[in-house]
Amino acid sequence: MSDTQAPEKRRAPVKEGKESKKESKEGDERHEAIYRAVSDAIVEQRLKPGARLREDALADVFGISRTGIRKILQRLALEQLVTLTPRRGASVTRPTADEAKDVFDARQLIECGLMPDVARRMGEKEAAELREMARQERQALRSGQQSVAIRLSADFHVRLAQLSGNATLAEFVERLCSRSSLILAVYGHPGHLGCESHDHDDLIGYLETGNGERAKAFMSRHLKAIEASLSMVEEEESAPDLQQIFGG
Amino acid sequence: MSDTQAPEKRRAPVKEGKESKKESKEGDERHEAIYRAVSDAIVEQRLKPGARLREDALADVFGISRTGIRKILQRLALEQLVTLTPRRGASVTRPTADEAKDVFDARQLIECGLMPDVARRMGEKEAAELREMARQERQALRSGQQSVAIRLSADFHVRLAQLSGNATLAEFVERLCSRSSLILAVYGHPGHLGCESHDHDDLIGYLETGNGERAKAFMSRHLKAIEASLSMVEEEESAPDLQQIFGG
DNA sequence: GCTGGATTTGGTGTATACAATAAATAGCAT
DNA sequence: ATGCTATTTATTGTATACACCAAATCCAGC
Repeated sequence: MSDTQAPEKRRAPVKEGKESKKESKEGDERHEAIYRAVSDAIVEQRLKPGARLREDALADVFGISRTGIRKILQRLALEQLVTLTPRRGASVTRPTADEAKDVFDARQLIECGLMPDVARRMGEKEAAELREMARQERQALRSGQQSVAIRLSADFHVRLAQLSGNATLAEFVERLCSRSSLILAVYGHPGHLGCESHDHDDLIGYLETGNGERAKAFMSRHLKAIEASLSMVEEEESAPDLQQIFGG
Repeated sequence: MSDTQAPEKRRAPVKEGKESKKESKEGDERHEAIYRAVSDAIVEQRLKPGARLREDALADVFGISRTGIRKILQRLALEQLVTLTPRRGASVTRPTADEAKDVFDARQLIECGLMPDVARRMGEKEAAELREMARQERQALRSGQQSVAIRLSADFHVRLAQLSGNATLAEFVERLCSRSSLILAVYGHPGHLGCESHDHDDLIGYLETGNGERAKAFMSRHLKAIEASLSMVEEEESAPDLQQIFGG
């Protein structure tokens, strides 16, 4: 089965992904697609924290060479979704409790601070779009696709931030949300999902009526609720702490 | 001259940089050093906005191959200090007026929001360190090294954010500050520097006495003052706007 | 003399080959 | 039998070669 050595001139037709690519994508878009694929897989916990990401394996799967994979891994590392240890390669980041606190504090500061601006720029079209996103999220939740729901919830928060009109802060929120998804995947209870069913809809309501302060307060409670739902136990796997176990 | 093809076992002794390296740096640190060198050069405006950064040239200067340079350029691109256009290569980012507004709004939100935390964690040692930084900045300013002063000022703000204890937000501030330096370099008046002489010292005073709210308000004014000192004229160089010039 | 197209050239995009290192394993000695 | 050391192996780090695209140049035609 190892037919990987055949050096065809053109880049290999990349054995069908999950969706059929238009083939000769500009290569740049191809990278973007691969980046999204890996990123989504991490966020949806199909790749679990700690999982090693070998360059050869990824290169093989996506049909490009290690060069491109490395580029993507470095980007993911800068976003702190993967950890790059010097000569050990890449692995999915396992967020610590401290990091989790930092991330949620940061969200508290930024997302809440953005609400007044969002309320000001909120129009009918935007509200409709957000409602549709919230609907999809509820649906995913109902059909038991928890991981997908987590990602859709993150998408919702990011879109919200984008509506503030500040691209820089929106980008920050994007990074915070993907890290949050990772945190939820690790510390969240399996049955109990982060964003409660109707929170997002309620939020849209406040924003639609231009009530920025109300939305801000609600967002604050919303985020606090998510954070509170986490069970912050760091199970260490390496070094099973013999000292403590045997009462050193 | 072109003795580069000689495949010596060790990596080439890298023809002395500007400072003599300890030679066999771990390679990782070498990359970091190069990254800093380029980043500083941009922030200090020795590399002006729009300047092209050819991979070959950089590889030649730093004595590593294009592979490493590309990695560094990609990192700088993610931090938005350089712009990477698909087949044209890298160039120093020329911030637009919109971006400048976003960056300063973001700083307003984040840095001000951090002040109470900083005030809470402020000790004698931290205050002394900050005062020393402020001193260096003043000195650079006095000796006419405006670019250096801009960088030192950015360093000050970053250190402040780090003292909040939130590493994630500190990293955001770091990025905002380097972009701000770029903005100052483009839109700032030559003679009139951003951070007024004693602002930073005053700020340390408020923080030292644990007066977080006061520090917050002061920081807000401080940032507003910097932003107000900019002359937001975008001189377009490409397409000299014939329509407008000849009253289309 | 100027415009339009073909050719050349400079520079990036990608793959691959090779070197180096850390982990795993096996062998040896105690 | 166990612990230490040497060899092997698996995987990353780096450089370089080659392909490809875009812009600049040059030539021809009008």
